[in-house]
Amino acid sequence: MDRFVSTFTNKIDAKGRVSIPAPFRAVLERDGYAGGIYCYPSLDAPALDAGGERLAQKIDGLLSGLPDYSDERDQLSVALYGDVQVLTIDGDGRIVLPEVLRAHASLDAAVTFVGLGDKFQMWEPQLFEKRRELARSKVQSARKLFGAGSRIAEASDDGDGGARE
Amino acid sequence: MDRFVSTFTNKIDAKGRVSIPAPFRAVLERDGYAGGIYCYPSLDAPALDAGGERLAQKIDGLLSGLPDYSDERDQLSVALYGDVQVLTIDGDGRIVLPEVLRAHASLDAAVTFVGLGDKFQMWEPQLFEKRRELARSKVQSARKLFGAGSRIAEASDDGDGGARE
DNA sequence: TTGACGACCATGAAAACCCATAGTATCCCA
DNA sequence: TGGGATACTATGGGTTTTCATGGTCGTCAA
Repeated sequence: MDRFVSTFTNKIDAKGRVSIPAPFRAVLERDGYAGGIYCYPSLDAPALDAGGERLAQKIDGLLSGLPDYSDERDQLSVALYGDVQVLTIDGDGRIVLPEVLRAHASLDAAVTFVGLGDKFQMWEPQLFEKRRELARSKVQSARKLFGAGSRIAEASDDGDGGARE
Repeated sequence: MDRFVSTFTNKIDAKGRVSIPAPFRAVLERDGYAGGIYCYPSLDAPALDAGGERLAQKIDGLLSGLPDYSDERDQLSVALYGDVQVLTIDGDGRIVLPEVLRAHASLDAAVTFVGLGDKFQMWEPQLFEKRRELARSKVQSARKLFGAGSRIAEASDDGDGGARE
């Protein structure tokens, strides 16, 4: 297994530490752990994006697509790299979230870790519930869009699944 | 044979464990077993969908069409990956169903495993009986449409199930 | 000196692991 | 063909390991 999957909610302790879910740590190690995780505010959500080396390389990839010295690249660079923090993982698999990041995601007492394949997000648990509802309804409409021939229907549908048996 | 076929009902023990039917385990192994099965709440039924690597790749395939780090992709990822749990199979072929999943499918004392080809579902036995009745009536009307072709399904079903049980 | 931060240790709960048993299907041989 | 041995599976239970979480102690810097 080499991608971040499923969600976990862990507490923030008095010193501001949070345990990274063990399965995520396993993925990070396989991903070429280099002393810490890359973490930055999500561009379009009150959450934090985080990941390991693979994520860092993907960010590089995004920028390399844009011409050097273009306004676009400058802006994106600032947006992406400017707020990136490298968070070190302590011996017990915990990180400390800097104030700036905590503020962006309204993190206070607990953190919900959400696996998104090659990165994961950190959410304030209640905010995440709302986002999850939204995402689910999006999937519903996506299924209708793609129709019966779509792989979405197969992968997530079960409506007529019973008939197949 | 590499498809999930036929149905089995197993008990949930005091520790919340359920045996995965041996035939399904065999399919999972052939499917490239990577430490666990992928399981998530069915979108429109009180049941759980589950499968092996092939199912996971299907989910990946859904997202691969979308641009990296787009808003849209993040939202779909949350719905697809966010609800997925990786359930590890113990040495005796059993899994433990997390509370969230059990609740969605009203699972309590037993689980009915339903093969659906690429994936399988887990149902509360009584709920499944109702669904099965419904499915049968659908099949009846389908047979009228397809005529003799419907025998194909019967033939393949006998081939596997009969030999084993 | 005080406060932030890192390394280290303690603990309870949960998960993973291992072994035992009974019922059933399968196979082999008389 | 019948009957017994054998293999496999589902299920139960005990034991060890892992994990999340809380706390303490020392260090370095403001």
